[in-house]
Amino acid sequence: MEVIAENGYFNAAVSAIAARAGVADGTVYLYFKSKDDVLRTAIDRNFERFHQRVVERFRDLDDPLDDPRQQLEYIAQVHLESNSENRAMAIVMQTEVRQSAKFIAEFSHRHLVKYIHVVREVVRRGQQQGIFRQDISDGVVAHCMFGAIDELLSSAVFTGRSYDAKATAKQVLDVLLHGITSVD
Amino acid sequence: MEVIAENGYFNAAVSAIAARAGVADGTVYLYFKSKDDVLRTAIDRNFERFHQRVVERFRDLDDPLDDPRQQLEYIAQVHLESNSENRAMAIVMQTEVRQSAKFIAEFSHRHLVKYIHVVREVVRRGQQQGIFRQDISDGVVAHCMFGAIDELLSSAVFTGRSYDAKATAKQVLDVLLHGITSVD
Amino acid sequence: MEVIAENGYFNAAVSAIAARAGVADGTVYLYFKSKDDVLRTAIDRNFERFHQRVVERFRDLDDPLDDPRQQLEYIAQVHLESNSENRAMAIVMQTEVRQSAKFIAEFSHRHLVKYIHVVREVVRRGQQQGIFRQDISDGVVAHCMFGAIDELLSSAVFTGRSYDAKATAKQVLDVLLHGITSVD
Amino acid sequence: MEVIAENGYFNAAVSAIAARAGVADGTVYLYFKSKDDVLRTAIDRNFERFHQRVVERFRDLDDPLDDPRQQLEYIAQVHLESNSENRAMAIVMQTEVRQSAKFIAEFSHRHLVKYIHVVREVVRRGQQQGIFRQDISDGVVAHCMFGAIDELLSSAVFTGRSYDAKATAKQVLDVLLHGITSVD
DNA sequence: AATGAATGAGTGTTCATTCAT
DNA sequence: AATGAATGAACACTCATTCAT
Repeated sequence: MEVIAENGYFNAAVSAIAARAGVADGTVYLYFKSKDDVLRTAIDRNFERFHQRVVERFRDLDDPLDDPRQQLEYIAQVHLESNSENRAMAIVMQTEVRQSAKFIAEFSHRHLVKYIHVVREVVRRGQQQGIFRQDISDGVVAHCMFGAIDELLSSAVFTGRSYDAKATAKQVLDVLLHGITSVD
Repeated sequence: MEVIAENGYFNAAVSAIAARAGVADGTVYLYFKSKDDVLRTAIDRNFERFHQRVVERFRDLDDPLDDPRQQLEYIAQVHLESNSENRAMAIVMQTEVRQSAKFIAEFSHRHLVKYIHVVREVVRRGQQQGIFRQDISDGVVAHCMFGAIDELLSSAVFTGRSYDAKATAKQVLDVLLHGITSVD
Repeated sequence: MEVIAENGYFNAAVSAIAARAGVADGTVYLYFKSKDDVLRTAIDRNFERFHQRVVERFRDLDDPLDDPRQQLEYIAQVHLESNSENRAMAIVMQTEVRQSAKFIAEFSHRHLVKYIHVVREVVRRGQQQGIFRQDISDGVVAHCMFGAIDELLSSAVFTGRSYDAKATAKQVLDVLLHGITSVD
Repeated sequence: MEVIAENGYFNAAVSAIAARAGVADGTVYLYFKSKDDVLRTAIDRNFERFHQRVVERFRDLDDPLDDPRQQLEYIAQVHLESNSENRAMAIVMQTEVRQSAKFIAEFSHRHLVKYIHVVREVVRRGQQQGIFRQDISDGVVAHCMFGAIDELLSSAVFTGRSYDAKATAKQVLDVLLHGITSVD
């Protein structure tokens, strides 16, 4: 991921990736089917870790998180934390996922759909509980939320700025929740 | 743009671009300095058209648009319309801009910054006029808005779905404006 | 010639030659059959001017030059003067003639043969007159003389040094004439 | 070298060189940095072999060669032998070295300077020992000798003639030594 | 006569992938 | 399991030449 983050997928030579990993070129092909597969695998793992973390927190045995508002905030927070945890991976996610969404099959699109799906569920539950406005499409909300968070992350990645994931998540959700909270 | 939209920048051979344009390979280089330049030029023009359109509408002599809420809605609408107007260009914008933001210099990043800048100004004016909440960062709002809109556009581009730009803009702004409107 | 001298024949684009000449690319082809022809023509003219000058001096009506020793010295002098007269042409002669001798047909080889031929004649006449040693091949002498002069010229061209053509010619001929003058 | 000798450096395609060598195109780049490097390396080696041979003979433990006249003759002989030993290389040396002297940096010019340097030393020693005339520039003699020998070689290369290196060296040196030997 | 836009063949170089060791 | 030399397809770009104007 470091090499791809530094050069972009197409400018990252497999031999450079191998060298960075401290192995011979051929060795890469013992662990990955192709260059594509290297990227795909990393992106897959990244998305899976994200989902696992969210799901685990929601269902935490000792302290489950089931308030829809807090759930959304937690999702935003985990999303934003990815930057500080593994900068190379964050760069790759920002620069390569959309490319790959179109060209390396739709694999990463599937992941996005899954992300959106989780948020929609939360929103729908919030609507059922009367917390969120009924007159809003859960899909639109989900895309807005993902887009807003991802854009903040993107901006930070490209400018090199760092931020407090928790505080930033709070700010975004402040706007979003105000926007979708039912007034009555 | 068609060829790049179909194959991605790196998989789009210059000769394929030339063939699609109905000219010889060498002719491409009479109009563009390099393959890079082809993409850069298209992205530049696209952003410029966007800005021009927004500015022209705001300052329309017969019917200027100066209500901050309506201004944001108009920006969202123009942003969303880009998809229906030139599908190839929309795909390129979604798949290549972030790549290029990192690797083909920061040229396209500059454009994004400009977009954000316009929105921030609108938000700030809304705050001064007491329409928008004072306790929210205009930068965060701008990024949220851009991200939300762009993600909806992105989703439509990748799924091939079409939508009503005006109506969708209204929905997003409905959420956003609720979120940022001051309650008093 | 300037452009070829600066870049070498293969790196000199016809368009660059045209630009230097202040004409359009196509115009070059109204005066020359091909790029080859540009070089060939220049080299031809240069050799012809050399021969013409030598022959004219030898047969000068007012003051003919017929002493073999003085004739050789004059040839050397004219050969060496070419550098100071047209530097670009001198560079081209040094860098391109051998290339072209092999690849652009043998045209320039013909010229060299003619040069050698003239010197051989002079040497032979010197031998007949008993001025030069009989036990030496006129061909070898001719090649030695051309080679020696040309190498001095070459060295000056590559190092950018300048010299006094007349004085240098004298020095070389001093060695050569001592070497070939009959003793007794 | 065969391919370059046949076509000239600029008309020799790397793929043709690779094919002649019986390897794939890419393999060339495992052993050479660039096409330039192929030529440069060959020329370098050729010059180095020449110098090594001369130095070794001069300092031969069993039978050192230290008479200045014989030293010059030996240099001439080795120079002339290069043709019969590797015809392709001889052609390349005649056709490409001056080109490269000007354009592929001055690398081959350095080699020529070294050759001249060796001859000058020999001449100077001959002058100190009173064998050679004092009133002659060692530099001029060195250039004359190199030029004369190289021109004979060149002529043989271009006409395809072959000769006896030892005998030809003797002839040239006969002229030269007569020319520079002190009379008293 | 002069132009210069258009051509398209040609080429140096890269790099993902393989496979004998 | 690991290596890394070898492969050869692929491609961006150049430039001599043409020809309609």
